[in-house]
Amino acid sequence: MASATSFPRQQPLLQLLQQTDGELSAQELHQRLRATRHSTGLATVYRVLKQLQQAGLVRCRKLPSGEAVYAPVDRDEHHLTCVQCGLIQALPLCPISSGSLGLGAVLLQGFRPLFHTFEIHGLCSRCQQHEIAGNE
Amino acid sequence: MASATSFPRQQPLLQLLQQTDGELSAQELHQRLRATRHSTGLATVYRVLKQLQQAGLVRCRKLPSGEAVYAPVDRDEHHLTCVQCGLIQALPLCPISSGSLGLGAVLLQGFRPLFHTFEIHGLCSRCQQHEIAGNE
DNA sequence: CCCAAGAGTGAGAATGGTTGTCGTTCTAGC
DNA sequence: GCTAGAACGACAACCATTCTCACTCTTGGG
Repeated sequence: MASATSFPRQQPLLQLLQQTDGELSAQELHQRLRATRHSTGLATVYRVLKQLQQAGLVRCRKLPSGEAVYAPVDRDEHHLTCVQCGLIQALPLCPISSGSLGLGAVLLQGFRPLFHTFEIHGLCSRCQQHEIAGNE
Repeated sequence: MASATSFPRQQPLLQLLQQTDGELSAQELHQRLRATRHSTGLATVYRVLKQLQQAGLVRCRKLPSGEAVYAPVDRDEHHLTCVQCGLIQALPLCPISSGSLGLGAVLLQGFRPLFHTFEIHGLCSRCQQHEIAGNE
């Protein structure tokens, strides 16, 4: 049986995520761990991140650039992303916690939710201005 | 000035997306266009997809596998994704359209929304059963 | 204490979707 | 027809992620 202590790399990585504001990519986690006494191979960072994600401890989302960023699940933060310049702003709003959402078991059909992502994509104010300038 | 007709590749690609149920990856679009008289280079498929996205005509999301899939913006469909096996189920629910969400201009601070993504990640019923079996 | 079996690990190779490069082709204006 | 500039396609380059495989560590039995 797989006891919780079978994965000694989980703890330092999870702590690092919890101590850090914002989200970290696997590459960044790898870098930062190298600077501590918990240095870890990149492959293992990915393995552990998958374990933590499946255990419901860590959430993950993909940036437009293609890289994945991770944060503790209890962070209920979402984002605005500019489809032109890639700028990311925090979105002080969550469609789930803001109530009214009857995520009933009916809809989920046996699916056990661990975390959710909600993102709005559009144009930041700066890119809107460039757009106007370009059309005149 | 960039007139709308400057991009003759946009129309066939957009139509293909509209005619197709579900989402298509750039690679799939490329394949399918080759089969028509609108055959197009892969680089151009990516270029046009970016244009259509910035024009607010096409939405995009990243699968856990890393590939991006595209659909017309007016499709308001969201998904459940299994973090273990990658299974994707449709989620007959949208946190925005289901009302109550006062996405006021205040929150957006000049950001112009084009589309949004909402996804729930968790364990599908099959993977939950395997998990139980594995722990006993 | 020694040994064997199995799980965990790390370095580096392999993968694959996406983006960049650059010479060619097309279009618009003259 | 001619030129300038944009659009295009084939292919190379990129880079985050995954795979491979030999090595190490732990555990339990002898």
